[in-house]
Formats: sequence, C-alpha cells, structure tokens
Amino acid sequence: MSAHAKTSGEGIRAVARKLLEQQSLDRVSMQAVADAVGVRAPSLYKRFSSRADLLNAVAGDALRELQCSLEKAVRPGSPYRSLVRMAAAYRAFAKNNPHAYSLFFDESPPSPNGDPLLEARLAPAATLFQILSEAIGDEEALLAARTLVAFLHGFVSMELGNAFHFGGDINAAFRFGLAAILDALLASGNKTRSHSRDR
Amino acid sequence: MSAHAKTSGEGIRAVARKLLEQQSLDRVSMQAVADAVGVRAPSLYKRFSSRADLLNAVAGDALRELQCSLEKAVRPGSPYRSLVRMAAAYRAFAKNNPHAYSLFFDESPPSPNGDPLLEARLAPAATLFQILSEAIGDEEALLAARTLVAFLHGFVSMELGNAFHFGGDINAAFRFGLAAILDALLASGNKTRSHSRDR
DNA sequence: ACCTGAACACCGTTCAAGT
DNA sequence: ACCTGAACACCGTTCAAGT
Repeated sequence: MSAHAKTSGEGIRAVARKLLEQQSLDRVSMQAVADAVGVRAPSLYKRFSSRADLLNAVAGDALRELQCSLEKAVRPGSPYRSLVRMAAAYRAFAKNNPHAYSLFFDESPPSPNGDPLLEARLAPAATLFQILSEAIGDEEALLAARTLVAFLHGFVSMELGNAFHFGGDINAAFRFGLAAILDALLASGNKTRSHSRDR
Repeated sequence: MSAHAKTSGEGIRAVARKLLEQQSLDRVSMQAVADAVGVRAPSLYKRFSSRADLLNAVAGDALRELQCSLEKAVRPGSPYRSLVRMAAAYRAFAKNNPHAYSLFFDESPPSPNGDPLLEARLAPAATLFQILSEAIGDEEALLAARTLVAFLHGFVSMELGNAFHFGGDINAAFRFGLAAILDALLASGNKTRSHSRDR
C-alpha cells in the first residue's frame, strides 16, 4: 500500500455496514460512505466497482457473521435442540442487524460471473441441511430445510417490517410456530418418539 | 374535472402498476410514469403527494386484488381445503405480481396519520384468521395464522428472490411444507382425526 | 383547475488532471 | 498508486408562471 492510502476495502465495508445499521439502506450513499471514510466519493471506485458491489461485500460480511453464530448454536447429537438454538440465533441476528438482514434477500441483478455472494449464502443453508440430515435422513432433509428456512425468513422479515398487526406475544408466536414445524418435520423421519426432549 | 384533465388517480396508478410489473421498482420513476401517462412529472403531484404515496396506492390496489383471490379460494365448511387453496392463491399471486408483492413488505416510513395501507393489509390476515378460527378455535388461531403466513411469505419471497439454491422440485417443497404445517396446526385443535381429507 | 419549465438539492459514475 | 474536481445523466420535489 502506498504512503497515502486512506482507504482499505475492509475499512470501507465497516463504515458502510455501520451506516447501514445506524441509518438505513438509502442513507448508504457513496458520498455518505466517502465522507465517513474521509475521502471523496470517486475514490471508493478504486476498491468497489459500484455501490451494488460494495453492498454485496457488506452483505457477505454479515452473512459470514450469521453463519458463525449458527455454527455456535449446534449441539452435536441433539438435532432438536440444535435446530431450536439455530432458529433463535437466526432471529437474534436479524433483530440485531435488521438492515443487513434485509440485504440478504435483495434480488441482486443477475451478474455475469454468477452470484458473488453464493458461497456466503450457501453456508447457513448447508449447516441446517446437515443437522436435518442427521435427524431424518438425506431424502427429506432438503424438503424439511426449505420448510424451516421459509418459516424463519418469513417470520423475522414480517417481524422486522412490523407486519404482525394483531398484537399479542410475538415471542410466543415464534416458539409456537417453530415447535409445530419441528415436531412435524422430525416426526416424519422418526414417528415413534417425541422430539421435545431428545436424548 | 376540467376539460383538459389528462390524468386521473386511477390512470396514474394503473400505469405505475404496469411499469412496476413489466420493469422493476426503480424503473417506476415519477418521470417514467409521467411519460407513460403523457404528462410532465410535476403534474403527478396534483394527485399524489410523493412517489412513496403513489407506490402505496399501487400496493393497496394489488393487496385488494390478492384479498379478492383469497376469498374466492374459501370453501365453506372445509377449512383444510380452504387453507390449501388460499395458500396456492397466495403463491400464484406472488408469482404473477412479483414486484407488487415485494411492495407489500417494504418497510414504509412511519407515517404521521398511521399506515394508509393498514386496512388493505389487514383483510388477508383476517380472512386467514377466520378460517383457522373455525377449525381450531380463537385461542390458537392467531398463533396458527402467524405460523402459516410466515411460512407462506417466507417461501414465496425466497422463491421470487431465487434463494433456493440446491435445485430440486420447488413445487414439491411447497406442498411438503404446507402439508406439514397444516397437519401440525389443525391437529393441535383436533387431535383425533386426520385433516388430509376433511369432507 | 390543470399543466409546464426552470430550478434545487441530491444521486451514481466517469475521467482527465494533479501529487 | 492514490486521490481529486469537474462533469454527465439522472433522480424527487417545489413553485412561479402560463392557459
């Protein structure tokens, strides 16, 4: 790096991430990021080819963070407990990083060289799939993973968007829905025992 | 209306809706809408106080359309079939109106006079709640409705965002998840019979 | 009453020119 | 090698001026 390098890719991403969470997506303008970094907007294009590129990098950082917290939730040998803890970690991440979370599901424009976030997006799904595979086998694990992740994403994105209009205890609703789904999914692979207290 | 009224609120909404679905959200600029209507951008502000206001109106139109198709899916006396048909109608609407659908869950900035879309947003949830209420009683209906709508929203929004990365049959995944959830939810209110063929 | 051109304060992005 | 000012083509929005 040359003597007068005021920016690094990481520094820019961190600043953009902070702006994103403390303000909102449309406040993350190249000018605002540049100001916060102490540079002029055109300089950012030395590191990121576009605003979309920068936002993708931020989303990647956040996705890896999420993946890390999902992995910590795993309890080997206890699929049911692992899934409950992963679900809680997923929801907690979304609540603590609402704007980054909604970045995950932004339809990125079809990039020529494929989705640069693909790897980061795959990891959480793969972790979930693996746990479910242990519990109910490979065959139904994909279907089960899609059911569970659809519920998780739907629930937290509605929660973040204030889309639960009828009051009531949202935490209780999450526990209720999660328990209903996990019971249904795990029962399909093992119809003989209750999973509310496996091992 | 005066002799030279080139615009009506409805006409503008229809044009904006068409631009939204045929192009994308960021192509719905006031200038693009104005061009398509045959007028200059500032004229639109006679009917809508802002772009956000116009988009809210478009979202309201689409929500009422969705509600209409949900109501048609109801089969009185058959909660399970009604719910399956409503789920299919919900997903079909999202697939046929992807950009309008994603407008539903855009975090609208907290408006001073409350959410102008609140009524339109409430109706679908209320319809679902009513069906579930018949099936399992008021007490669990709210929890069940939230579980189901979280799954539905999560599934279709992932589908629209191409977030199912592992291939496979997406239709089958939807049927699988829906069946698992409906069985779990309806069983909780009536533990003695299967709901896969209620009259 | 409706529409318009001109203007304002912003965007993202490019690029020749500085050091 | 990095940074910058100036410029371009856009935005949303306001408003005085036209008919």
